[in-house]
Amino acid sequence: MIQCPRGTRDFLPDEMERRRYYESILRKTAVTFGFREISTPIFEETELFTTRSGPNILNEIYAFKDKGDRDIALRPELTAPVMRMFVNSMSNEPRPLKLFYYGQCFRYERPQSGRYREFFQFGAELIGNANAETDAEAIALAASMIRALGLKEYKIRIGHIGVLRDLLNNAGIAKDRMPEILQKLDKKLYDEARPLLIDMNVDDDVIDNIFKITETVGGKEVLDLISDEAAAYLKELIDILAVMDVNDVEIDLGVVRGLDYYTGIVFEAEAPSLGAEKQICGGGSYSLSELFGGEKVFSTGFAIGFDRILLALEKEGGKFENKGVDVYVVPVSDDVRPDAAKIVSMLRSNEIIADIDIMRRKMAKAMKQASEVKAKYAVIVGKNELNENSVTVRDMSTGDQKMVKISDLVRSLK
RNA sequence: GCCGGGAUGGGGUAGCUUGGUUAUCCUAGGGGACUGUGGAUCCCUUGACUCGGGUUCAAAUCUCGGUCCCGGCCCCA
Repeated sequence: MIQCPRGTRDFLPDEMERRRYYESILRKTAVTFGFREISTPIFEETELFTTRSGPNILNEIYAFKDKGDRDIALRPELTAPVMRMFVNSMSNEPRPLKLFYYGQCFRYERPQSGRYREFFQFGAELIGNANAETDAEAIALAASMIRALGLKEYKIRIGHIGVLRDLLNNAGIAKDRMPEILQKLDKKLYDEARPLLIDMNVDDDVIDNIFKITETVGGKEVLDLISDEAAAYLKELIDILAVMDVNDVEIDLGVVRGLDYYTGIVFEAEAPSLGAEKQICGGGSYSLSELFGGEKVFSTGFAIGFDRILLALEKEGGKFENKGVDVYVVPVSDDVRPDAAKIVSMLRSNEIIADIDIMRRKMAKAMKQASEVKAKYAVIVGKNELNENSVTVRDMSTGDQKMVKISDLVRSLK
């Protein structure tokens, strides 16, 4: 038997209906914020991703030569494609651009809970300016989406890449050595970071201060301990978010990103119920367009791990009820099937979701099927009714039945 | 890539330690009984040992390897 490739999934109708429902909530929320949906190719030139993330990602993406000897990669994320699209086709559009996307991404990684090789991201990019309003808009959208989905247990943490960068800069650390330090700090591996810093001639008390800053977590009052531009910026951001009724965020200066193009705030959301892969959203402000040949433009964006957030919702016990059809048409005998077909067709053209027995089942089995497909009503078509230009309408939840003229049927069902 | 645990009809399972008749039970699918009314009952029926090699008279069971799944590590743009 042929199975799904490692790390991929089939989605059956019940699951697909559930996914579409939650997708629609995310889309609706983004549209409410004035964002507009875009779509980019599933595969891109490999260079797009190595330009953004460095040559090492080749080990973790699906990259190959196509028949024209082009280097192609399945997209592992969507920020780079969106910025490519911006540079190619949207650089003269009025700013800000507020774009969102939903689609699958591919990474060649070992699958585990909440991590697949084909997974779905819902994200947004706000292109135009580097200011607190822009960042607030992005974070508020992310928070609103998480809330709108109905997730109860989650945590949003906001940091600023500038705080640590300035500290490291002032400590005399060269720019090209920063990533390795930041990587250790991100994971709070102080025992490994200290020798590196000592090796770079950083004083002990400066090191202690750097470590202390990465431990800074809490409300905006924790920023009082720091007096620099980044801290002031974060205060401004938190104030705007509070006005927008986004209060469930905390400052965490230990949220760090190693890559150069991050320019300011960074934020993450996690669902504690998920275990090892608990991050459900990640984002920040960045400057990428110049890497793809465009002018330098500041952006803020984020991506939500759709599969993970659905997993978290499931763990919280959120039940999703699949919808059934409105009407199931039941022919009583074979000789009335043409009449039944005519009736189901009439219902459908009036936008009533209607199904009909096509298995040539006997009436009792057809009734069973009607409850199987969760029909609200069974429309029973038989000789007795047809003689009076009528059908019997049965309410499947109560069992109440009544005769209805065919000419009144649509109205009686609406 | 590393460590560990798994895989038995569509779904859920028993059997595996100690190899031995026709692989257990529940559920689901198709048909029927109840000759024009669903969720019930009964009958018939469909359908599985993850794949490949090895040991053996004999393998679901022991053994080696592959594949996939699960938990964790690495990574997480």
